[in-house]
Amino acid sequence: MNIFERFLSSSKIFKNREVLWHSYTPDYLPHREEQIEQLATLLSPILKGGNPSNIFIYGKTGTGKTATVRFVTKQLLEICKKLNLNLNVVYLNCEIVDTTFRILAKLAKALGRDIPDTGLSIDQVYSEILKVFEKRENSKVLIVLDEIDKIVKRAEEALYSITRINSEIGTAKVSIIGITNNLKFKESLDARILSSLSEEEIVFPPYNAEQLEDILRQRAEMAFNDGVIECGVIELCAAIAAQEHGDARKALDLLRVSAEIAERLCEDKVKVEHVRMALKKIECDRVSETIKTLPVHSKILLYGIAILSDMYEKFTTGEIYTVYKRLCGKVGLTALTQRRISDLISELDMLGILNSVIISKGRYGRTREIKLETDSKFIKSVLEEDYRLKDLRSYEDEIKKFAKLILE
DNA sequence: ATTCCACAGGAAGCGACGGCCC
DNA sequence: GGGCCGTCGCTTCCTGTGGAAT
Repeated sequence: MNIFERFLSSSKIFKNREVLWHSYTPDYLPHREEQIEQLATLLSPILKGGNPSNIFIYGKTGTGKTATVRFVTKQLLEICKKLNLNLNVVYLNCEIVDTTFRILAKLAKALGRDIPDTGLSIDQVYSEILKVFEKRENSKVLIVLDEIDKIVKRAEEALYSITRINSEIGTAKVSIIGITNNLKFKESLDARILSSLSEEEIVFPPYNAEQLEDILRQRAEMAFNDGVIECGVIELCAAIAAQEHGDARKALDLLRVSAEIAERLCEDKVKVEHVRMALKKIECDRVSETIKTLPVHSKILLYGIAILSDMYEKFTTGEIYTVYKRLCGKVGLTALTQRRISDLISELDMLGILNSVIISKGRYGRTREIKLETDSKFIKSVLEEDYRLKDLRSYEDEIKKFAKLILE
C-alpha cells in the first residue's frame, strides 16, 4: 500500500478545513446582526459624500470585532466602487504597526506613497500624507486601528496626528475605527484625543455558550462531513470557550484541533475525549512556542525559575536573580541587571508562563512572589532544545544545593 | 507612630543597528 | 560614505511603598 494512501482515505472527517481558520470571514456572522447594523449606519454617510464619525469598538478577544469590521468594510468598498466613490480602507494591526512612525508610514503607503521603513522623520511622512490629500479632493479614508490599546502610550501622538489631518485638509476626510479588547483603555487616553476619537461607540458583548454553539454549528456544517461530530462535542467546545470570556476564536481552535486529533488517531468520529486532548495540546503548544522564541536571558531566567519551582512553590525576585546569575556563569554569559530581570519577569508573567503577585513582607521588604504556571519538567525540556542551554541539566544538582543555601 | 527592608517601576540616556538621505 | 532618524535592549539612578518589626 502506498504510504500516502491513508492520508487520502482519512479525510473522512474534514470536508473543508479552511472555514475553521480565524482569518476566514463567513458570509454571515451569527449574533452580530445588531453590531453590523450599528456600524453600517455609522458609516453610511460616506455613501452620500458625508463624513462618518470616528468609531470606537470595544469587546474582548474572539467576540467578532475584527470579523465584523472586515465584513462591513468589504461591503462598503463594494458599494463605493459601484457608485464610483473614492474610498480607501486602511487596516492596521497595532500589535505589529506599533509606533507613530510606522502608522503614518503605512497610511502613506496605502495612499500610494513610497515610504522607506526608516530614515525619514515623522514630520516628513506627515507632510507626504497631506500632499496626497491635497491632490485627491474627494477621497475618503477609513483607518481601522485594530488592538489600538497596544499603542496608546507610545503613540498617542500618532492618534493626535491623524485626528489633526482633518483640520488641515479641505474636503477629503479621514475617519478612524479603533478596536480594542481592553475595556479600561479609555481611561488612559488623553482627554483631547478621547473626545475626538470616541464620537461613537459600539460594544461587542462576549458570546454566551448558546451563541458559541450556533457559531460552531454553522462552521461545522461547512467544515465537516455529515455525522462525524459526536453529540456533546460542540457543546463542550462552546462551554470551555464560554468560560474564557466567550472567545469564539478559542472555540473554533478547539473544534479544529479536536478533529485533527481524531483524524490522526484514524477515528471516523470526533468524540468528547478528543476535545479534552485538544485543550491540553493547545496549551502545551502555546507555551512551548512562546518559550522557544524567547531571548537567551529570558530562557536562562526561566530555567532558573523551573529549577526553583522543583524545590519551592513560590519565591521572590531577589532569589531568582541570584540563581540566574549563577546560571549565567555556567553558560558563559554576563548577567543582566536586576532591573532588567524584573522587566523580563513581568514579560513572562504577561505571556502566561508564570504568575507573579506583588506582596509586602513587612520589615522584610516588598517584592514579587513568583510561581510557575506550567509543569517545570516540560519547560526545562523545551529550554534544553536550545544548544546554549543544553549543558545546564548537568549543573542542576549543584544549582539546587546553591539555591538551598541562599533560600534558608 | 515610626522605621526600614527589598524590591517595584519611572526617567534618562547610551550605543548599536538598519536604512534612508544627499 | 557621512549625516540623520527611529527603534531596541540595556544600564544607571532614582523615588515610591506595604506592612512587620520596633
